[in-house]
Formats: sequence, structure tokens, C-alpha cells
Amino acid sequence: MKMTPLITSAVMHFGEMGSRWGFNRTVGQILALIVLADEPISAQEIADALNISRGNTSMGLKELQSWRLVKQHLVPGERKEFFIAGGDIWTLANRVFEERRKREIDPTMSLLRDLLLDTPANKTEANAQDKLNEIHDLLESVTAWSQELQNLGPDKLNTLMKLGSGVGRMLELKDKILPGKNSVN
Amino acid sequence: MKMTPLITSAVMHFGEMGSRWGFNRTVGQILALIVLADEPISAQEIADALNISRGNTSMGLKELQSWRLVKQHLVPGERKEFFIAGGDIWTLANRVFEERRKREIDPTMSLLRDLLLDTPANKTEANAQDKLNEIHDLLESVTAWSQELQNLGPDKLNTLMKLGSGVGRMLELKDKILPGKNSVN
DNA sequence: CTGAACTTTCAGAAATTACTGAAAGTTTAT
DNA sequence: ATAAACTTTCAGTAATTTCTGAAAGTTCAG
Repeated sequence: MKMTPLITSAVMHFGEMGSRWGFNRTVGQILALIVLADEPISAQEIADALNISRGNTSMGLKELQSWRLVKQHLVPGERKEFFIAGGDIWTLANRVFEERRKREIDPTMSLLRDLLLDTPANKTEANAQDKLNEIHDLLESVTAWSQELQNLGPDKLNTLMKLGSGVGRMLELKDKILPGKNSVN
Repeated sequence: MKMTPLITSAVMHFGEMGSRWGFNRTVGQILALIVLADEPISAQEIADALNISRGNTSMGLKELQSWRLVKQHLVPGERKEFFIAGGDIWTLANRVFEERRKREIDPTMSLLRDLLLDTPANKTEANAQDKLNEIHDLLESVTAWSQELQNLGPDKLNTLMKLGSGVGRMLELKDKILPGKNSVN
């Protein structure tokens, strides 16, 4: 893997941002390297290009595979494993989004459900439970909606995003368009 | 601040999740405590309830204020400062979302813009630049759209979210509803 | 001005997270 | 069965992040 200055800057930056996106520096760098490479790349090449140990590379690749951001690519006749991006940019973004939802929202939803089953012991608890309930509902809406958006598929999602302020106008008209079942006001 | 079992579980959980949401354990705990409390709460009470040092509490509160998740609340006749949530649950969620966008997306957009100005030196760089361009466009759409959604305001946003699969049907009809300017196909 | 009641800062300590590299494991060819 | 070519694991170490608590800073009443 030839590390041109352009690629190096991008890789370094994705490393720095890695931790903000849910993984660590090396994992971010490995991902960038694989995405930007125009050909499948081996674990050893990655370790060399990034100056990290072979062991660390192995762990990073394992993590990226668990996020489905990277997949193996067998080259006929080659003993070692090569890696390529798990899909196009849009797919990768989706997977990061989805995976983060699982890690950031789902466990909280689960706890909230449990806490809401208890009978509040006093005024303070009752108030706290109200708040927790609000949080629960909000997270539920967000989860359901993100699911809905994913079901739309890339094309429609893109149409929707590009619609911009048209969304607002469309909402104003929605009752005229859709049957009552979906009216929520 | 009375730490009932219910409140304790919630606070502990938000502490654990804190790091996934962009801040650290104590910051998460402090936030949960303030949100769930039914009355303004002082820094000393927070430190006591969470068993953390007064200094750490001060830093945590400073961070929460920078996120605008918590604000000061002056009690007449009291010397010390009290704290309350920066808004209702919906507002808080929005602020977290917004703040994270600033930290997670904006710096990358900025770097990508720069890298895309360079003339690619060879085939490999040209390919990498194509990928970077795709990433840039995607992030730009996401940013613009999240801006758009915020402009809708809570009510419409909620309507849109509750619309569920209706969104798909609506998109199919959009060309009949909106003038050509917003057609993107 | 003084001191009481509070808050903030920050150097060092503690806790957590990430990384290395050697050893163990796996796969394939002969 | 053996060995070469690779990958994974994991104990120990290094780097980073978070926390403490003492000192410095602020504000206000008298």
C-alpha cells in the first residue's frame, strides 16, 4: 500500500476521529486505509503502512468485521487473507449508524422498560419515573423512525434528504394526501 | 438529594452509557441526577450523592453547561449555585445530537474540503479522492438534512417521526404535490 | 479590609484503555 | 507427519483519560 501524502492525511484524520465514532485510533486508521485503497490489502501491509504491531492489526480487523465495515477477500493462489470495504460509502455509513444505535440506545431502552415497571415509592420517585418515561418514549420514536428510514432504502432516503425544506411543506399537506389512519394530530 | 434505588439505578446506567454518548462516566451521572431531581440541586449535593470530589463535580458541571444540557439556577438568599436541566427531554436530546454533529462531522467535512482541492498525483490518489468525495457528499447531505429537521421544530418533527411508513407512500406521491423545483429524480 | 462561604484550577495519582510481541493456534502443501 | 506461512491470543507494558484534593480564586456581608 503506497501511502501518498493525501492518503496519509486522510488516514491520520480518521484515526483521530475514530474514538468519536465509536472505535479507537488504530481501528479508524485501518478502516480509512481499506476504504481508500483501490485494491484488496493484506494484514501485513496494513501493519506496515500504519506502523502498528501485527497483533493490533488483527484485533482491529476483527472489530471492523464485527461492525461489518470490512470483509475478507480471498485471492486465489494466495495463502494470506486480504481485506476490502464491507460495501459502498452509503452502506458503511448506515452500518456505523445502526451499530451505534445498538450500543447507545438499545441498552438504555431495556433498562428504562424495567425501571418503569416498578411502583414509585414516593413523590420524588414518581417524578423521576415520569422523566424516565419521557426518555423512553423519545428513544422509542427515534428507534422506530430510524428503522423506517432504513426500510426506505438508499434511493428514497436520498430523495427524502434532498427534499430539504420541502418536507415541511409536505407535512402541511399530508392530511389531504394520506388516509386518516396516519393522521397523528 | 435522596438517592432512592430507582434513581440510583438510572444514574448508574447513565454513567455507564455516558462514554458512548460523548462524555465520561461522572458527567453522565451528574446529568442523570439533575434531570431526575424534582428540584434544583447544588454542586455539593451532587458530589455527596455520587461520592465524587468537589473538583470533579465542578469540571463535570462545566462540561454539561458547555453542552447546554444543564444551567445554573439562582436561589434568592442562597450563596451557593444550584443547577437544573437545560430544557425538557426533547430539547436535551436535540442538544446532544447537535453537539455531537459538531464534534463528529464538522471537523471531517473541513478536512475533506481541503483534501479535495489537491490535484491527484496518480491513479491511486485519484481513486482515493473519489472515495473522499463520496464521503464528503454524504456528510453534507446528512448535515443539511439534520439542519432541516431542526428547523421543523419539535411538533412537526414529531409528526414526521410518527408518520412511520407513511413517509414512503408520501414520497411516491411527492411529484404530484410539490412544484418541479423540488423534484430530484 | 477581613473572613466566611463558596467555586475553580491543576499537578499528581488512579483507573482505564490500547498496544506490543512472543507464544500458541490454524491451514495447507508436500 | 512435518514444516512453512500465515493468524490469533493474551500477559505485560505503555499511553491516555479521569479523578482527587489542596491551593488559589471569587463574592459578599459586616
